[in-house]
Amino acid sequence: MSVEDQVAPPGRAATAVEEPDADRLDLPVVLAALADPGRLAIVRALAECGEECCVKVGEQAGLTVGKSTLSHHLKVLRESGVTHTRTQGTHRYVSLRRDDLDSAFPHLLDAVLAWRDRS
Amino acid sequence: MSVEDQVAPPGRAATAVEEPDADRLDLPVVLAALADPGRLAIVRALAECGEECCVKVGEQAGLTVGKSTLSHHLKVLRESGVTHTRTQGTHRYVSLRRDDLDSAFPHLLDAVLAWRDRS
DNA sequence: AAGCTGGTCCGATGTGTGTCGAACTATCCC
DNA sequence: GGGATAGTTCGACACACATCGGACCAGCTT
Repeated sequence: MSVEDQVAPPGRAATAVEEPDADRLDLPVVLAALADPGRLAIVRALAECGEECCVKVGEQAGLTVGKSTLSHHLKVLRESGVTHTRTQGTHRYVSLRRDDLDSAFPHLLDAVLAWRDRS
Repeated sequence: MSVEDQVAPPGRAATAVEEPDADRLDLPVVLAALADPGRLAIVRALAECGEECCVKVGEQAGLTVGKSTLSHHLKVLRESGVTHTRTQGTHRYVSLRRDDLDSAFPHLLDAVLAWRDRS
């Protein structure tokens, strides 16, 4: 019952991108996802731009990487359970899974977001 | 023949193990240090055994790795600023740098330690 | 329909990391 | 002194990962 639709049946299911269930979040995996400076910047940008944000968050985060690299980072964040991705047409809207993260690891996201890099 | 006049002045300096200053802790580095399950187990064991703990924390943490691997993990934790290491004789006592971590990343350590793995 | 375009996937590549055993260092104890 | 012992360091190895360009696929747009 955990996995409703396995591999996108021909029916609807359009927006199904694999994301772990809220009760299956793994701390080491999440920490590893957040340990990359680029991904951390993305998460921070997502937190700042409110509810939902288009993939251009890469630009907003000041990322200077190629398309495929950005896609890879978003995939890591998505599969670790940090972000949710909604597909609409050719666009993808990314958002932080704040509630799920807060319930699985209380205050973790706050602690991470509170950090300011003094370079 | 290896180290003629390298470092090691004839004086004291004994217990100097490299650890970053409290105001130089880097979040991605700390997160990466905590992202390894083995190191996370060590940190948890350190938190449970109070103030200071000998290196046998590896056993207490249930680590089944070799000496060199354990040494490596402790080095990563030390150099990331998560732990403090005090040398006494042939023994090394490891402790969490709770204060420094809490002041640099408030609630981060608490959030990490609060997590319980349901396997 | 035909093309454009946002985004993913695929290979390749260089770099980092976890693991080990063995060699080495330093300290303690008899 | 001469071991014995705690711990680090040194290759070495396999594997994972960040990065890239280009191929590919699916919706828009005209």
